[in-house]
Parts: sequence; C-alpha cells; structure tokens
Amino acid sequence: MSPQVGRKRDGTRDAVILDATLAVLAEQGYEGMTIDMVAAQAGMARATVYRRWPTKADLVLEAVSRLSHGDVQLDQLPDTGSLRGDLTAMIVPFDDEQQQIRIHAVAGLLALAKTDERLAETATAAGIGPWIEAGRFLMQRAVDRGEFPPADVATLAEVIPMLCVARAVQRLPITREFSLALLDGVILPALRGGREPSTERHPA
Amino acid sequence: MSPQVGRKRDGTRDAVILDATLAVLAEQGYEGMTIDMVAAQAGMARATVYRRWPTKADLVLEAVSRLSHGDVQLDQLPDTGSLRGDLTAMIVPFDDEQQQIRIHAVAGLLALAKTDERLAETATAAGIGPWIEAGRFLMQRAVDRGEFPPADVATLAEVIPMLCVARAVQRLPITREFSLALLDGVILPALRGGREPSTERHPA
Amino acid sequence: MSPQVGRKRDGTRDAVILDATLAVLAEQGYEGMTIDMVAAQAGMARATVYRRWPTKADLVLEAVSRLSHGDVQLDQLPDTGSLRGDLTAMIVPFDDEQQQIRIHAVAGLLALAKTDERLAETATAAGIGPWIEAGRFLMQRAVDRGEFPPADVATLAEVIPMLCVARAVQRLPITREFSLALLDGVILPALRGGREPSTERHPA
Amino acid sequence: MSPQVGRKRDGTRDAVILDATLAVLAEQGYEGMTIDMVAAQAGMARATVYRRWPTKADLVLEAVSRLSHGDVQLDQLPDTGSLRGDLTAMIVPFDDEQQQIRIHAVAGLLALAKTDERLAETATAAGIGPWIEAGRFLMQRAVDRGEFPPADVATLAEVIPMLCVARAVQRLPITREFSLALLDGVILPALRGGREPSTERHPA
DNA sequence: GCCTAACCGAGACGGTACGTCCGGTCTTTTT
DNA sequence: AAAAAGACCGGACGTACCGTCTCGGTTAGGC
Repeated sequence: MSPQVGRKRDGTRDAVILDATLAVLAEQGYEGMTIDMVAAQAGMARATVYRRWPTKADLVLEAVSRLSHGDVQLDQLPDTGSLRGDLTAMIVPFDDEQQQIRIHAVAGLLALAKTDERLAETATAAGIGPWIEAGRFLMQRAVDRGEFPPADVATLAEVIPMLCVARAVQRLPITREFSLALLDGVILPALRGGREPSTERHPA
Repeated sequence: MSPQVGRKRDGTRDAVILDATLAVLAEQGYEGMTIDMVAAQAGMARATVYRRWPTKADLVLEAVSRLSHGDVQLDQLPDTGSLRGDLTAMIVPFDDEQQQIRIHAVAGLLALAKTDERLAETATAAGIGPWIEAGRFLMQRAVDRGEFPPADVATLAEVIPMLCVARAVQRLPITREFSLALLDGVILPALRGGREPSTERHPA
Repeated sequence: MSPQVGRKRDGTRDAVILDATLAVLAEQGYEGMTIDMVAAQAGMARATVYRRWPTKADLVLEAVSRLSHGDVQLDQLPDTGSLRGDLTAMIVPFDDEQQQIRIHAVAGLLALAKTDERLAETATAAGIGPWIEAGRFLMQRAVDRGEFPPADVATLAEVIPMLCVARAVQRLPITREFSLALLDGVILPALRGGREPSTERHPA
Repeated sequence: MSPQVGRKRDGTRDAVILDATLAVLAEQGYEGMTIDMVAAQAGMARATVYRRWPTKADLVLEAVSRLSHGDVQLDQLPDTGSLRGDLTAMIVPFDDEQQQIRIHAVAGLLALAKTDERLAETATAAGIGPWIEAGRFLMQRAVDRGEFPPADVATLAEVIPMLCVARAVQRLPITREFSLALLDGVILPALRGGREPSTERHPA
C-alpha cells in the first residue's frame, strides 16, 4: 500500500521521548512540564515530539500507558503459597527508582483528568491498572483456594495502588514499609473479616 | 493597630470568589480554569481577584482549603452506637451537590500538587483531611469501646476519602452506594479481621 | 441660595495641584505622568485631584492653560524703541526655571493632541499662544512705525516659540543664546528682507 | 557567520507592521494606539509584533525612523537654478498622502519624547531630520553660489519642517500653500536680509 | 550512484492566559 | 461637605506556552 519511500522515522526515539516525558512529569507535574523541557531532556527538537504525538496530553497519556508494559504480567506473578507472600513479592520491586518515577508520573498526570475527557478513565487505569489487576488476581486466587472467605476483591485491590498514588501526590516517598502497613493493616484484616456485617462484639 | 482608613475591602466578596473558584475548578479542572472565568462567575473584575490572591495557584489553594471549614466538626459527629451507623450517617450527606463540588474540586486541584511545593501536603489535607480525621475518630471510638479489636485506624481512615477522590479524578460519580461498598467491603471487614496475621485457613 | 453647608473646598489646592502637574509633566511627559505622581507631588490624595478635574487630559489642559495667565500681557509689553530690544526684553525672562517648566510642559503635552480632539487647537495655543501673540504685536508695531517693510508677521511670530518647543521635545535646554540666534538669524533678517521675492543677486 | 537555522523570519512582515503602525499612529496618536490595533491592521498576531520590537515605544520609534529612508536623498535633490525653485520642488511632493501620514506620525510620536530617553533626539530627527538636512544643503548651495549673503542656514533649515509638525500637532492640514507661505514669508526674506543686525530704518 | 521523499533541528507564527499597571469611579472614615 | 485612603471596574501591556508551519540540511530507500 504505502511504498514507504523517503527517510524512515527513527523508531528508537519514541522510547527516549517517553522516558524523558516520564522524568519531567514526575519532577514537575503536568502543569510545570513543557514540551520544550521534554525535548531538551530527550536531546531533540520539539517538532520531533509533535510529529509523534499531536498534543501534550497525548504524549503524557502514552508515556503513562507504557508503564503497563514489561513489568507486571499476569502469567508471571509470584506464587509463594500465601497471599501475604505473593503481595509482598510484588511490592518489593516497587522500591526501585524506576517504579518511583512510575508512581510519581501517574500523580503528576492527574492534572489532566478533568481537562481531557479521554484521560478520565484511561489515565490512572494505564498507570496503575495492571498493578490493580495483578493484586485482584492474587487475592481472588487466595479466596478460591480457601485461604480467605469470599470478599469484595475488586475494591480491595484498588486500595494499595490508590493510596500509594495519594502519597505521591503529597510528595511523600513510597516506601516498602508503607505498602506493607497497608497490606497488614487493611488488606489482610479485611480479607480475614469476611463479607458479613459484624453486629456482635468481638470477645474481649 | 492600623486605624483602617480608606474604603474597606468588601469581605463578602472573598467567599463569592472562592465559591466561583470551586465551581469552575470542579467543572473544568485546574488546566481549563481561567481567572477570567472565575471573575465572570463571581461577577466582578479580574483585578479584584488578583488583589486578594496573587496567583491562580494561591486562589485555588485557598478555595480548597476553605472546604475544611464548617461542615465536619469533631464535636458534632454522629453517635449511633455502632461504627457502621456512625460512618453511614457521615457518608449520607456527601450525596448533596455541595459535597460533589468539594470532592471534584480536590480532584481538579491535584494538577498543582507537583507544580507548587506548598500544595504538596496542604491540597489533599485541606480538602479531605477533616473527613479523614472524623473517620479516624469514629473508628478509634469503636475500637475503644470494644466493638472491634485493635487495628491500624490511621491507615484505615484514609481509605474511603482517598478512593472517593480517585473516582472523582476518573470523572465517575461519587454515590452513596460506592461509599457503602467501601464501608462494608473494606473498612468493617478489616476491623473485624484484627491485627494479627492470619496464617491458618478459615473453616470451610 | 446654596446654604453651602459642610467643609469648604480648599481653593488654594487647585494651584498646588496644577503646579505639581506641570512639574511632573515637564519631567515625565504625558505618557509617563500618573495621577498618583501628581497627587503625591502635591501632597494629597488622588480623589482630591479628580474632584476638580474629571480626566487626566482636563487636568493637563488646564495646567498648561494657566501658563498663559499672569506673565505675558499685551498692555505691559516692553517698548524699547527697536524691535530687537523689545523681543530681547521679552526673551530674557524665559531663562528662569518657571519658564523652562512651561515650555517643557507644552512639549510633554503634545502627546494629547492626537488623542483628545479638544486639545487639538488649544494645547499649544494655551501654552505658547500668548507668547506668539505678544511677538506678533511687537513685530506689527515695528512694521507700522516703519522700522521694517511690510511682512508676514503672523507667520514670523510663530517661529521662535515653535522652535523652542521643538527643542524642548528633544530634551535640549532652551537657552537665551538659542532664542537670540533665532532672533538675529531668522526674524530680523526676514523682516529686513521684505515681502517681495528676491530675483536679483545680492551685491558681492 | 550564523548559519541561520530554523524558519526564517518573514522579512516582508516588518514593513507591513511598520506601515500599520504609522497608519494607526497617525490616526489615533500614541495614546490611542494599541498593539492589537497594529497587529489587526497588519493582519497578524500580537506575538509577531512583539518578536520584532520588545515594546510599543520601540515599535513606534522604528516606524518613524524608517520614514527617513527612500524619499529624501541628498544626491537626488532638485537643481532648478534658484533656491526658491529648489525648495518648491522639494515641497510639492509633500502633498501626497504618504507624506501626510509621515508628518502626522511624527506628531503622534511626540508623546514619547519625554517618556523614552532614546526618542529624545531620534524621534524628530528621524522623521524630519533628512528633510531639514536637505533644506540646509539647498540653502547653503544658494549662499555659496552668491544667490544670497551669508546666513544662519542651519537654523533656517529647521523652520519649515518644525512649523509643519506644529501644524500637524494641531490637527491642521499641511498644505502646499502653507509651506509656500513659510518659504516666501520667512525663509527667503531672512536670506535676503543677511546676517548683520538691522539698526537703521528702512527707506520709506 | 543519483533522486526523491521524509526525517530532523531550529525557530517563526497564531492564539490565548497570565499577572501587572493605570485611568476613572465609588465607598468609608476623619476633619 | 471636603479630604484621605484605598477598593473596585475595565482594559492595555508584555511574557510564556501550546500547537502549527516553514526553512535548510540530512538520511534512507528505489531506480
């Protein structure tokens, strides 16, 4: 169809630009981020960025979307035998700097949700959706194998990622300790607590 | 001290401007909001806005900060006898439009958290801080009177507000059903579950 | 008729304001002049200025108009016997600072001529009109008594004032030397030259 | 030297903007002129104007400065044999509309002379300087060839241009008749009159 | 090995919001 | 009622950024 004559677009630049976008986004937030900053960080011209993504929003959207590739795959999830082990194994690598950028980028992106209709559901979904989905899968597996009684797994799976993003918005560091506190203070107790409303008092 | 000469600043206008700010912010997000829009909505000149707040960020910051006044008071919290009753009573009024604006304004403000250092801790804290604090108080009281075993109340109290904001960011409505699902699916089960790690399987 | 209750308007302030206007106008020009500057220079509030003159243009107009009062009167013109003596006598007092302000104020006022229709003919007329008129009177008298042949006195009378203003516009000082050069290099030669076109060469 | 990378600035736009500036300036004066008006008149964006001239004053300054290009050249002055013929030939083309704009623009610019130090000598010099210089050249030539006795040519050359500007300030039209009246009523008589002070009466 | 089309860097351009400043009006307190 | 102080409305100024366009120069392919 397209004879594809002429110089080919340098495909390797896409990734460089997206990385630069994430870096600037994490540091400056959406407001403070400038296409010029991204281009400078990536070491190329503004036009090269615009040739690939028509607007700042598109650029940021794809940059955050790419976060879902390559790190969390449902078929490579840990299987330690207990949910706590599984989730801990998943949480630990989030200590590295790459993941810090990831979460802070999502936080920086929230600016757009109100402005750009398309980002409404996509933004956070792309950034932390796979994380949520992985957690949901692990929890459901634990329930299915009888480790816990039936529970509102879908809602529980959102808790850790969302509260991590909330911390990022407040410029607080996302430490493993914090994630583990959520795990032991909210997720596991909730799963142990089961679905039925508690009306009787617990035994003193 | 100062004998206060000259025409007095019309103090009632501050509130009008802040209300207009919240309305525009909730509808357009920080990006889409314009000082002109706010001034037009408030029915006054741009300069009148700038006389009070030097920058758009300052204006939005105070608008959201004011959210913490007048609606949630620790000494007027419900006391129904059970935590579920208390939290339900607190959740229900959040159905009204004023509270919708409040939450959506916080969501619209997140854009700034990365750009403006001052907003880092203040933004969310001012918007939903009192809400979190009230929940924490009610939960602690329930634990203290033996309704639940000891728990990480501080963390649990953040869950409902944060996830509501997260929904607002995604342009989803904050319904009472959603809040109650969080209550019954996360908070109460977690409190019932207690602090100790569960290692044994639950009885089938 | 008017019972004239309340505090009386302090009539002395008008002159203070007008003097301040001239001073600022001469220094800053019309563009650079601010009502605030005038009020500060006069040591009173802006409103006090506006109560007397509705607009900046009116204020400046009257300030410059007042220049025509009190210093040049047709019935008190010098009469030395020769035109050169008369004009020299009239020129000399223009060395003082008051007259410098006068001329520089006229120059500073020119800004308005294009903007404000009313100032079109009034502006320069008020500032230098009496000066022109006095010169015209003296020249006509000299012609009438036979000191010079008939000449286009009306036009000649404009030359010195206009070129002085032109110098003021260029921020050059208006010295007596300059005025005398005009007198001896333009006015008197022109009057000597008479009205008839010169076609024959002058005798070497 | 500089390899001139990037899109080239459209050089033709400078002239369009300057023409628009002169047109608006002549019509509205400096006060009434707006960068938006100029941009609209020139058919381009405000930023395009500001990219070339940082301030309104700079723009107007250059617009008026450009007036000195292309119309009065010392090596193309008329040579009719008599000074009156030369000056008349030079005056006549000033009837056209382009020259009207020129003079009125200079008049409109005078507003700035006091505000902007740079305009002090440049403004009028650029607008009417070449005109003055041309007149001075023609007069000096006439004196040199013995058409007139020695005279203060430098001062005389300023008379016609300055009084024309003065008329423009007063919103009066600059007609050929007016210029000729100056020529026959001031310039030529003054040249005929010569340099020596007249003390004796002219013969009846 | 050249031609051609597309790429790239650099920056002009249109448009729009920001935050400042000033002219002119209005309000409050003091004299 | 005038005066001092200053809030208020309206609008222009000059800056910065977004997204588009244009320009030289370079780099693939296809012939």
